This record gives sequence, C-alpha cells and structure tokens, in this order.
Amino acid sequence: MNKGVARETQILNAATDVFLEKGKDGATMQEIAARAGVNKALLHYYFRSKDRLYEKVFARQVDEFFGRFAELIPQTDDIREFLESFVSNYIDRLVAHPQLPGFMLWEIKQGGATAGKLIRKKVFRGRKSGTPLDSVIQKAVRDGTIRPVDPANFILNLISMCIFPVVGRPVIEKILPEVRITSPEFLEKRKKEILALVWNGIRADAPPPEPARSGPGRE
Amino acid sequence: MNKGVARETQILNAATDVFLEKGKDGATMQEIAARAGVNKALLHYYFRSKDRLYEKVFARQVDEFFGRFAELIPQTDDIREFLESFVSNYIDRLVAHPQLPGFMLWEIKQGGATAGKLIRKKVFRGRKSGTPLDSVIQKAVRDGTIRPVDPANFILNLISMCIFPVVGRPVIEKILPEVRITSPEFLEKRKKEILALVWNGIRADAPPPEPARSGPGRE
DNA sequence: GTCTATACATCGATAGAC
DNA sequence: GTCTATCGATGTATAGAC
Repeated sequence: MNKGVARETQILNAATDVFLEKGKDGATMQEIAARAGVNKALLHYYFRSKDRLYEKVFARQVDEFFGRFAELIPQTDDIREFLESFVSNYIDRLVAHPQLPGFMLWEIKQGGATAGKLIRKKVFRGRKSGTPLDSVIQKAVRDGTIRPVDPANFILNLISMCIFPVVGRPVIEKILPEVRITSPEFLEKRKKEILALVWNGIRADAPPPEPARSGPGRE
Repeated sequence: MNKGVARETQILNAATDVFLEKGKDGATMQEIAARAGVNKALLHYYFRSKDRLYEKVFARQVDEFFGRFAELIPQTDDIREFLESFVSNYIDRLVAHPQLPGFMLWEIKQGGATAGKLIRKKVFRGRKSGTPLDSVIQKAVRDGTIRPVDPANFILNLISMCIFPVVGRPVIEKILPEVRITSPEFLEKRKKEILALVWNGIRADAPPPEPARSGPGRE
C-alpha cells in the first residue's frame, strides 16, 4: 500500500516530465513508462488510461501555475516596492519551472471546456471578479501615487514582460544569440529594466502622456 | 500541371489550418485530407510524407512570422511616432493570424535543430547582429530623446506586450472574463495603454528612476 | 492524377502468468 | 503489484486499378 503510493508518485513524476516536454499528443505511454523505470501495463494499473493520467498531471500543473499565484503577491502598501517584489518573485518562479508556461498556454488552447472549468475553479477562489492585483493598482491610483491606468491592461503588461521571455526562450535565443534568458546575470538585469520601464511609465510625478496627433481624445 | 499546382496549394492550405490548430503531433493526415476534400493517398503523392508536408507548412509560417517583420518597422525618425506605428502594426498583424504565434512558440520548442536553422536563415538577412529595432533605439538614446535603456530588454518588453495577449488569449479570457482580446475596442484601448506605459517609461524628460533602497547602484 | 485497398508500424489498453 | 504477450484501433505509407 505504501509502496503503491510511492509507485504512483513515481509514475506521476515521470508522466509530468514527458507531458510538459512533449504535450499531450506528443507524449506516449511507452516513454513515460521507460522514464519511470516500470512497465507500460503498470501505468494502466494505476491510472486506467492515458486521458486520466494526463488529467492528473494537468490538474497538478494548474495548481502550480495558478494556485500559488496569490503567494507571490507582496504584502506592502508601497506600490513601487510592491512592483519590485512582484516582478522579482514572479520571474524567479517562472524560471524555476521553465517548461510550465509554454505547456500551459499550448495545452489550454487545445483543451477546450474541460481544462477551462478546472482553471476557473482554481482561479476564482473566494473572489467574484477582479484579480488580487487590481485592488493594489486602484488604490495607488486613488492615492495619487501613480497616474490613472487601466488595471487590466497594466496587469497584462506586467505579466507579459515576465512570462514571454520564458515561453519564447527558444525563439529569442536564436534571434538574439547574445542573450541567455535563464542566466542569473540576465535575469537580474531584466528585472531592473522591467521595473524602470514600468515605474517611470506610471509614476504620478512624470508628465502626462502627449495627446495623439490625430486629436485630443474624445469620450 | 496547372491543376497539379492548384491541388498542391489546396492541400497545403488545409494542412496549414490543421497543423496550426493541433500542432505537428496532434494533426493527422486523415484530417488534412478531409479538410482539403481529397483522399489521404493524394497527400503522399504530392508531399511524400507527413514530415515533408509539415516542413513545407512550417517554412511557410516562419516566413509569415519572421520574414515580414521588417515590413512592420516604420520609416520615421520620431521615436514616439515610431513606437506608436510599430505597436499598432504589430498587434494588427498578430491578431490577423491569431493561431500563428502560439504555434510558432510551441513548435519551435519541439523542433530542435532543424527548425533552428530555418529560423536563423530567415532572420539573419543581411544583418550580422542586432535587430533592425536596435539602431532606432540606440539613435534615440544618443539624441537624448529617451533615457538610456538596454535595447535588448526594451525590445523584449515591447514584443512581449504585443504577443503575449494573443498567445495567452484562452487563459486570459478565462481569468478576466470582461476582456475580449481580439475585439477592436479592446485592441485600440490596449495600443494606447502600451504606448502610454512605454513612452512615459523611457522619455528623457521624465525624472530618472530612483536608486534601489539596497544601495545607490554600483558599476 | 486520383481513387480503393491494404501493408506496416505504433500506440493505448487488456488478459493472464507470476 | 508487476511483468510478458497480445489485441484492437489508429496512423503513416504504399501498391495497384482506373
């Protein structure tokens, strides 16, 4: 029984490796079994089918990717300090699981409704709407610390700059050969550059953006 | 012969649809044949194997994704106008081919050396190093129009904010249900928000970023 | 060129010995 | 529980009629 649980996690870990690397379609039960050091039939003994095994793995990774998101949100009222912490923590976490973001984006796109429900369930934990980041941004706007920004777009910008380099690493490193995305030096430099851009981009004591040439902006 | 060419592109188009949607592993010759309205055997007559068919499709999409990148680079010396054009053009192009970015990122990660060579060949067209954007940024820094920024990181930030919402659309729209990424209204709003963040973030007449609390910054 | 029929390989899944 | 052997389905690829 205890041995059974050990086997189960052993297989689950191997399956996680293979699924994250090759995706659901690219992975085979044979390879998972081989990497777990067991026979193919044993996978079915513990998980019945490839679909069920995949579901277990996927659910686990949704927890990892979304569930612990809240942990990364710093507890400080200083918006600049908040951003600095968040960017640093978030990038560190992403780089610690470099295959996860790409896997998530691709598989969720394929997954359809089933994956959708699982994510909704995980993300909407006690909140009805608005991300936990929303309130922090909105408060800073009210306090006059930062200029008025659209929270959704600002958060999207922040997340984009953190995630994309990890997801796009294979592409980026081919186009910019001097860049090693996951090297500690680059990551530190990158954190500073993101923070500098974002902070200057929203701080209230900077001049307001110029109106577009095509008109002073209606509505 | 002419009919042959028509058939070939007909199959190639169907194959493109299926490969972009399901990826190399998820796609089947059967589905491609069905969507092209022809028999399975005909695919092999024209393309010999699934691998060869995929290569043709992939090469075509590399052209689409990277090859025309140069076209999107505005011809203006006004850095603000430049950024405004680039962001707008780039987002429009991405949204016009919404499946392409996700496909590229995932497949390149899987593809390994073969895909790598193809991309290098396409991207390094007459340039030895540095992207076409580099020179624009560096000139603006020299002119004193914008504050000193690391070109690689700045470009990465710009690209990230444009690409990620398209790639992450399935995820984002589950977490932020009020957002419809590809709606014209959201896209226009988003372009403005990106530009405002970026422009305020780098304009030279803004105050310099505060030194980190941990020290005034060495080097 | 285009189809039907089929060969061949692989994969997911099960049966049954141990 | 864990293995070997094997089945059935599916997928790529080819042979051959038209």
